[in-house]
Amino acid sequence: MEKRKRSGRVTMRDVAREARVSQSTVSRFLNHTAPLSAETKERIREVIKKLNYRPHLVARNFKKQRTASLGLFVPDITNLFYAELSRGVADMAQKRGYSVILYATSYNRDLERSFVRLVEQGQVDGVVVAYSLIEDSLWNVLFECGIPLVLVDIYPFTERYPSVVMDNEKGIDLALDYLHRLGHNKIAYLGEPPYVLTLVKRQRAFLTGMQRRGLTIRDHWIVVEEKTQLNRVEIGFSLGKRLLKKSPLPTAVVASSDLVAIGAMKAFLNAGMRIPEDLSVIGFDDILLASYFHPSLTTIRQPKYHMGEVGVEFLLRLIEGETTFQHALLEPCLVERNSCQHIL
Amino acid sequence: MEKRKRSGRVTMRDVAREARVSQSTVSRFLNHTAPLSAETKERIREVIKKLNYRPHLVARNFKKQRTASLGLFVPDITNLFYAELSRGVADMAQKRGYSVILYATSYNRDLERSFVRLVEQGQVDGVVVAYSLIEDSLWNVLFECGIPLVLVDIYPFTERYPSVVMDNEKGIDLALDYLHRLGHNKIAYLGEPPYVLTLVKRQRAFLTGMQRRGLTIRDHWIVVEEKTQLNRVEIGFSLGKRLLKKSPLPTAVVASSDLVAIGAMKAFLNAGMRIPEDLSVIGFDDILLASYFHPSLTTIRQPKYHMGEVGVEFLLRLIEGETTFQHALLEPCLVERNSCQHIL
DNA sequence: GTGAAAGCGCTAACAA
DNA sequence: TTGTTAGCGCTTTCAC
Repeated sequence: MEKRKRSGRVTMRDVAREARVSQSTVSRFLNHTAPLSAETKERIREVIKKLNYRPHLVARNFKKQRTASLGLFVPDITNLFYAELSRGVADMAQKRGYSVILYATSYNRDLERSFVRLVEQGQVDGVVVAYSLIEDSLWNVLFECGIPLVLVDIYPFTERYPSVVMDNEKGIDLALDYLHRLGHNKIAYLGEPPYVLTLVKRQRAFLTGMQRRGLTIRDHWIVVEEKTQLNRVEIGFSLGKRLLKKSPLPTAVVASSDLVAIGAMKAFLNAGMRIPEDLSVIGFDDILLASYFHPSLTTIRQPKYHMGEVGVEFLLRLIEGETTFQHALLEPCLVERNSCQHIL
Repeated sequence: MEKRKRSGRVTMRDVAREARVSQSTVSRFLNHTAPLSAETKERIREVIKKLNYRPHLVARNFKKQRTASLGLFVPDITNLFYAELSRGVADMAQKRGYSVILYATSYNRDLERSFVRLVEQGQVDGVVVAYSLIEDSLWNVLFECGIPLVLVDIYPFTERYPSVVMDNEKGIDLALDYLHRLGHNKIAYLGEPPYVLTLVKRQRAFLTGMQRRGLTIRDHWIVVEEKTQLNRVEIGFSLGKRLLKKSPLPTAVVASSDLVAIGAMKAFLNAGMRIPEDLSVIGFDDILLASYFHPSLTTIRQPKYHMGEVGVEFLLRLIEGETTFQHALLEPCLVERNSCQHIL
């Protein structure tokens, strides 16, 4: 029986002793970091097997002064937008040899703060931030501690960081194009609280897009929620009901997101309207849910998964020491399903 | 200017030197691990601020031989069941001072393997496994490396680990009770591939529940998908279509999960049936989606979030050295919405 | 109340 | 091709 030291863990030293080589030789064997004689290799291989040795990742990373993990700031993974984005992040990170630590903040200042603290203390090599932190001052904390960081689904509000966003204006434009082509010219906009720039841009793009096409905008067709609540579907439901209160009704509705669209559709269906016969509805995001709904939702697709992937790629470049960086503006695309129809 | 060593990082040594105390004193100050004189404390406090010192988490954890993080094995966070469960895990872990590393495997053997490898190498202090690993042999690997582990949504197939599951039989029974009370006695079961015990139990519970109530079971009312695909909604859709092919039709349908229920409802609605007027549908899980759908889905709620929380609690006990452990069997509950109705 | 010193498990520079 | 040695940044005895 080989004798181990205090802890139950088998270390490289144990292997070295048993194989009658130095610790560094074992290290070289494991990392292929120097040529070794065939016999040495064989002996080490055997001892490793015999002792059931496993390298200690934390020690290795500590020594190398890295963690091989990335932090992912998302507000809520039960929001499918973030879930899909997270999957892109997780997959790409894995592919490149990094782990992902989930910083799920629930839109909560205190949680944000405590996660940022972990980042400051070097828990990860870099972070992907996928929503605008509630606590503004934390951006400075992150900047000051010099952690590599990339913004995903956040427009670059500073030149400090690379960013990945989809072209939200173009997305709305695709929606308007499509509805216009179907003969609609009475079009409403239902918007969740525009507390981030992406949402502001969508709303603005709607207004300018309507004007550019010479379409009339009625005040009561622009229904935007003001109080920030959590549940987007409920917001959509309430906006939908509000829209129905005043005539004339529009013939088509652009929603600021799929969740809002789905809430609104519930309101319309509850009121006995048929979709798309009586009212066309178009969403934004193309979360998985969109195709599940009945009628399935026509929408503007955001490449969420890809946004996550690109975010990680940008981040790794930063981590690897590149100093220049890019801003990616990804393309939206229209996904035709069954919630829109030619005007009769 | 204080002089730093090679790396840009400010360490405890730097603080110690600047404050004219020993490194251990700084450590004591930070960890409140011994009484210090007021002046010393004050001096250290100042230097820390001046040098903008932050303790190095990885070094600390390395020294303490722990990582303060947990691994979470889930197949797919874009499946809302797992997303909600993950939130429970993440929140409870955070509350108890642990980080969560996401091992999202996409039901992929190779990914499972590489995540298990990280676990073996000591990346985390314990793991929550929330679905049956595809690669059976990995269970042994995990067992042999002695990592604290808890099973969530997996029935204890071995006495090695604590577990957290909901009472699936009782869940199905609640569903049958409810439908029976509404006057239904022609009830069908639509099931996704029963590749895990939870699903097998639901199916069995359906059959015995029907028998116990003296209800006739027709073969073509038990429609179960055989090939394992990824998308549960599509499975539901195809099962729904199959069900409609043979008469007599049932008056109510129990689905093995909400996603299957939603797919089936799409099939029914597409075929021109009305829900719940022509056919009642009840789901299982109560994912967020269930209330979004129109008509909103009556279903059996699984306490997913709570399952995650309890899983972490059990895990932490194991990590803290407790040797006895429990198996939790949580209660389902019926959530009445609009997809079921009294038989006419 | 405080300091000196050992060492967590590993990598890498320097020798040989 | 291989061994020796010095740490990575911290906690924790053991002294005084």
